Amino acid sequence: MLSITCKTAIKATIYLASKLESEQKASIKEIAEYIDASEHTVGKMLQTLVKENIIKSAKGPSGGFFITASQTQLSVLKIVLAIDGEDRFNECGLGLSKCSSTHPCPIHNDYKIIRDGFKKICVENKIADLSVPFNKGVAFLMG
Amino acid sequence: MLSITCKTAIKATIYLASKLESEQKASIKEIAEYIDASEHTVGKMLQTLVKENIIKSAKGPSGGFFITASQTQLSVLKIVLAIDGEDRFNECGLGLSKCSSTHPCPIHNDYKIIRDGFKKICVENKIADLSVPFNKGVAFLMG
DNA sequence: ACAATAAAAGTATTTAAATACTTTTATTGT
DNA sequence: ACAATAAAAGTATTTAAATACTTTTATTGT
Repeated sequence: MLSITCKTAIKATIYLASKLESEQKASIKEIAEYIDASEHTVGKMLQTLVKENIIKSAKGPSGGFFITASQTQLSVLKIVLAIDGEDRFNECGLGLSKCSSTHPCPIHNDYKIIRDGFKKICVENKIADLSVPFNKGVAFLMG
Repeated sequence: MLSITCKTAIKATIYLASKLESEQKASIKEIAEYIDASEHTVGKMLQTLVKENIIKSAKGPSGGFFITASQTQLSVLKIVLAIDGEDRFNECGLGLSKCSSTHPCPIHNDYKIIRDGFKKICVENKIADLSVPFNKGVAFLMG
């Protein structure tokens, strides 16, 4: 449903949100280790999130990536749109190209419910909703 | 949700099912043209479907691919499993690796509903259900 | 028997996503 | 000022999926 990079982005963002209270910044290395992903992939992807104003970054010593309280109120959808784009929610489940509401394929309505349901999850869950303070454990983030 | 090849497989199978009544076989070329896909891709993929007994083939002049009445009673799931494999229905929506029913991530249950819903569509829809006799038009199959 | 046809099968290339590497820029603390 | 740090940015490689090409095998009709 989502690309690997997009899932990595969600994990990284949740990790940053879990550190919100501690006010600590996290380096690429730290994030990559925590979510068990490649440093290079994580670095590139974090740049995109910064550009889209989903997280913030600071260069130099004691720099790193972090998220603000207001940014944790953004929906998960924002991350998905930033990394995977909007098309993710507009495909026919069976790939029937001419499928649309005016010319529906046999499972059009069944699938629309599923697709819209997934989008709803992304819209209704804020980044903060998926995070728990660091001390409560974010074990489910680790591979 | 499904790979391009898997969607192509579904389209091709529906096309064959739409020709069931006419008892005509279809060549790779004909199928590829109809569903607007590459002949090579379609050829390879049809081989897989034949091996998995989802469709049948005949070599030689007046040969080609076809589907039997009993095969049209197979579920769409069979095609998905043959091409994409079972893993397609076992991933956490957000890629949270340690996510499971005993250790659920925050959206585990919401997403499970979605994922299971999609699988249900694949299980409950027979190939025959997605097909209409050729003369009724299969316009939605074309790109 | 033989030519024609069409799938089967094997191999090669292309493409896009993911991953890896290198250089540059900005910031900090001394 | 300068050394150290860490992200930003640019480029290169790897990987897997998709697509392309070639040869072989089976079947049919003459």
